[in-house]
Amino acid sequence: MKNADPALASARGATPMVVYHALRALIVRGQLAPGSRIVETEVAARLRVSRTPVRGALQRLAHEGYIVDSVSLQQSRPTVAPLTREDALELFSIVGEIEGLAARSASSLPVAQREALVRELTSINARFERASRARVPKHDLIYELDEQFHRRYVERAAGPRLRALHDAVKPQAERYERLYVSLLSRDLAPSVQEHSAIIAAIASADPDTAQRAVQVNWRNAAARLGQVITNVGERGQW
Amino acid sequence: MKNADPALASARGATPMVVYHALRALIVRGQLAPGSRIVETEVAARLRVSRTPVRGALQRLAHEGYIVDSVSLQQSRPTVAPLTREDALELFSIVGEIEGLAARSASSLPVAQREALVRELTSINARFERASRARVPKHDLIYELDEQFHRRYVERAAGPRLRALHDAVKPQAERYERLYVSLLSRDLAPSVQEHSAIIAAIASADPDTAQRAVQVNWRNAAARLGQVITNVGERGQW
DNA sequence: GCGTACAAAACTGTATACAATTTTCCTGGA
DNA sequence: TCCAGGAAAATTGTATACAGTTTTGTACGC
Repeated sequence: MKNADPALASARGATPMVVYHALRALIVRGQLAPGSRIVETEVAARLRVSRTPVRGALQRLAHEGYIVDSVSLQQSRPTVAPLTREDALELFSIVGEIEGLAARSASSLPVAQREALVRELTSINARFERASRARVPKHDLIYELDEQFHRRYVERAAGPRLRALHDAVKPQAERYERLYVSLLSRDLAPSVQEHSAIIAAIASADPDTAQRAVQVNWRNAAARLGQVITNVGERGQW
Repeated sequence: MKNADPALASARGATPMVVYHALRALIVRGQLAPGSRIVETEVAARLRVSRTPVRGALQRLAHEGYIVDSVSLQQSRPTVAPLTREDALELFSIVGEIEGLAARSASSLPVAQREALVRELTSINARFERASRARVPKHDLIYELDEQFHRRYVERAAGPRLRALHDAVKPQAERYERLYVSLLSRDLAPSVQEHSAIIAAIASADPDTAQRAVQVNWRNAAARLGQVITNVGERGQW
């Protein structure tokens, strides 16, 4: 079999990415429970590809922390990484550092670009607040808006290396962020406030304050999430 | 051929790591010049293994930034990543953020552990100073001591996530750090000073100052390196 | 002499065969 | 009933064949 499903491998070299995204989506949304064993041949069979591209995808997922290799003396047995309180706390503080550095750069942007950015952030935060006030909160929308807010100033101000680092680390927080909005969608007012503080610091071209505001935002989010996460993640269903 | 050279693949599953370390060493030390094309079959032939483990090693190197895929419409042609001034500046500032966070944690360590750490750092920095004062500077030794200094407080204070992030990012700086000590081995006094400042902050349990001291150390190193790096890296010989 | 076109070589992507090891499960005995 | 032993199944690691694409080299025409 040279190419069982051309629709899946249309672009030659895209197959590992397809596998990667498929698996990542399952993990991030909790449909592949933490602790689950992942078997190369199973994935390969389900996606109608050989084990070779699956291996590439698994390696990437492992490098990014979505799956861990449960040691077995010789062979590596990939399993979905668990969700723990400690992991969330540490990951959020790391994201805070990275995005804090980006916010520092954003505060040193030329006036025109900075003001444009401030307008964008203000708009996104307003939509975020509206979404969080909805009687029936749309978790996907809330997640997307929060994500957009942070990504915006990173994209506008960070250099390629920092952006690469952000791209490498931030997606790992998605599992916890989705957990956050689904568990705390009733009390997102503090987030809105903290976003405003970030905007204000960038608007007044105050790098130190901006960096600190971002770090505080993530530290607080981690604290809030930490109070409700215990043992929720391990169950793999939410 | 099942296993051409058992000495290279003794531990079953270790082959990709052997290939990885071999290639990484060549890249980091500049023997594989920036811009060089890397050919799977060549590496496989030279190390007497098949392309499969080579592929794994290349994927990892690509993920870690040592090699980039020079796009060619369809196929990915792996080439050794270039050394540029901008890359060094950004990379060092990122390392500063990560290690700064670790230093912050180190400053909050229990007294006993903190004092033990301070003693270790003081000793390493003393040896670093002696090495830097030598009439004929041993670049490898200087690099090792500087590396040790920073790794020590990260190992002692950082959580698993931060350490994983550090492990992922820091090695990429090795290329530039070696360049640094080889180009600036005559003027390492500022580094010694900055290390002392870091130690003092940790000793007095002052997280903010410790974090800032680490960031300053890396920012200054980047600035010093930036002044001499231009166009040196691209040539691939030093 | 230079450029273009065509052929050949090189190289990567994918699939698959095979080996080695680990896990599972069944059977027999205490 | 429970535990031990062992065989079979499962799973990963490695090698290699094959296909498709890109690059290279050469020869021919201008």
